[in-house]
Amino acid sequence: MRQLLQLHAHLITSPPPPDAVDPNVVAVKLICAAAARSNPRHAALVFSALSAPNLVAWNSLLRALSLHHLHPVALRHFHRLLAAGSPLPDEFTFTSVLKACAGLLSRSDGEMAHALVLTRGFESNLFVRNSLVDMYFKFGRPDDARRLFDEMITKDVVSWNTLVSGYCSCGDISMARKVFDRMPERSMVSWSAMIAGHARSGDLGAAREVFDRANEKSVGCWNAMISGYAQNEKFSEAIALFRRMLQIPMVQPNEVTLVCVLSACAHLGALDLGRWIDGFIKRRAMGLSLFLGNALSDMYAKCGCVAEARSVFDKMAERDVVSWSIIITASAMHGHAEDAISGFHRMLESGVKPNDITFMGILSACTHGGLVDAGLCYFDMMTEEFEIIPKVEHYGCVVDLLSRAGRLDEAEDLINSMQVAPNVIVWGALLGGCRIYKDINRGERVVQHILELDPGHSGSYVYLANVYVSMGRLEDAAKFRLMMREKRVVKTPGCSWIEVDNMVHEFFMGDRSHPQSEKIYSMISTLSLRMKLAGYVPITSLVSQSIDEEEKENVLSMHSEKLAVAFGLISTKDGTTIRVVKNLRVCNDCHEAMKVISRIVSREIVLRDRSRFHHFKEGQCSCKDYW
DNA sequence: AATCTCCACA
Repeated sequence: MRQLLQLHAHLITSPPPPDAVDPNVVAVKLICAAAARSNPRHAALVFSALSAPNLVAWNSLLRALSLHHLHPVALRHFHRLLAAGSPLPDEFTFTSVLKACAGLLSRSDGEMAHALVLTRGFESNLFVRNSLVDMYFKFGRPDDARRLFDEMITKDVVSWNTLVSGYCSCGDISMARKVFDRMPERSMVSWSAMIAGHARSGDLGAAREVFDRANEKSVGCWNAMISGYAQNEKFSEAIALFRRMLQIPMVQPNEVTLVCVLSACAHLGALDLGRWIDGFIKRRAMGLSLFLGNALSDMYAKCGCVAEARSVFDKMAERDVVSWSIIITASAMHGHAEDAISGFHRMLESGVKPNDITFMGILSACTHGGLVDAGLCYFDMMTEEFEIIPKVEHYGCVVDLLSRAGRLDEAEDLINSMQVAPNVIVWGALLGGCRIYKDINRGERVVQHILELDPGHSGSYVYLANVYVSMGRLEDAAKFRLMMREKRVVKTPGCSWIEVDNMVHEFFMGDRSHPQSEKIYSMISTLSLRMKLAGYVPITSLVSQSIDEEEKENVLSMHSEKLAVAFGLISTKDGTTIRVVKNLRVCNDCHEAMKVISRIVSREIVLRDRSRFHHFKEGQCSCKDYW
């Protein structure tokens, strides 16, 4: 590295002696080295020092840029090359440029480059032709791509792979499969592409069938299958496959593998495995690239370790909008609204431009922190200063912000003024406000909107039934429960996970399928008794009325998060922090119960629910009961 | 030249 820098300095400062080597030769070496070190910006720097770059220098630069997805920069340089008039681009130039056009979906540049390819007579070059086929697939023009493919006189395996992955990216999986089944020869890339294609279309069975048939699987095949599981929310399967991969010495996980698995860990809250991967990265001295650093930092954040998430973020050599969004969202999820806000401003200072997802983070930070006016202010900043068109998600967040604070009129006005059609989630956020502030008239109106959009919305039926019960209108409540049954409204089953000894255990409400079920339930009885002695009273008001009080308590005590915590208590050492992830929002009763449990067993309980973290410690929750 | 990767409301 130091040698390279010295060479570079030498190249810039000293004019070449009369019969010294051509500066282009030195520059090309440096550019290629920079590209190999994944440092395309350095390549561009070296190139800019050249006073008269030759074609090889141009081509190395364009290759370095397009290889590392700096497509806009590559195209800018291509335009500069054309404007200069010389040297004339050759087949290598076009290969890089077509890749950049495909990556950027820059149709006009792509067609211009295609026309130049024809006038310069490079259309029969295999590399150029393959790139053209790929580009037209990326442009969503499979018929043009196919025509170019069919016209090719010689085709190699790359041409066929381009066809397979092209049809996959256009969503025509059956055509891709037809090509895959008939292609004259297959490389590892063919198998990976087909696995990924099936997985992206959601057909994991077909993906797995192709995966199992590939004998000598490359890392790419493993990655395609692991990421397929992760993308389809089969996180446990992704992790299980990763464990199998580790047992095969022929294949070693690479950065892509680790990023996929870290994402699965983040979703499941599998901190042990996440930590193990962190150690693996350190042992291999892999260095934190943007992808890897982001995935690692997000894993720690989603597993409840904000400090570790931050320390990964601090160690990263480069940070992009994703890195900052992760840190901001992490602060939001843990209820540290001030940290989220200060992070956001540091991000602006460092010159990274926020995107729609960053604003989701900052808005949800304000929501969870109850910072209503600040939230509204950031919402304005997003639309006016950064000209980001708010999506329905952003409206959902702001409606939630206003509704929780009891500003229901403003929330409803906002929904009525939306540019996009409100969805169930937006109305649901307002319904939540109606529930908290007991605004029954508005609630009925909101439920009508929701049921129009989703006649099977269980939350609406539960809400109305509870409202009617609380008003003493028991017949109406019964009518609604009947309607629920008739329309076969199903509530999403509550589900919680806990990781113990590197294994993720899953619990549904009332679940008795766990091998240690008996121990778990006896732990729950013991806890219930101790909790009552400690003065805890179950909040039974949200349980359906048709059963008696004692039965209600039983229903509550079988909520999935309680099962997971009970299992954590019997299977971990005294004093260990219990970490549980839940798919839905934690219910009121469980929230109170967790506070008491954390006190009587002297354990910290970290519970991640659908929208945020709750840290229970010594009878208190970090959310300060605002959630 | 072709495959696989990170962040989001309820």
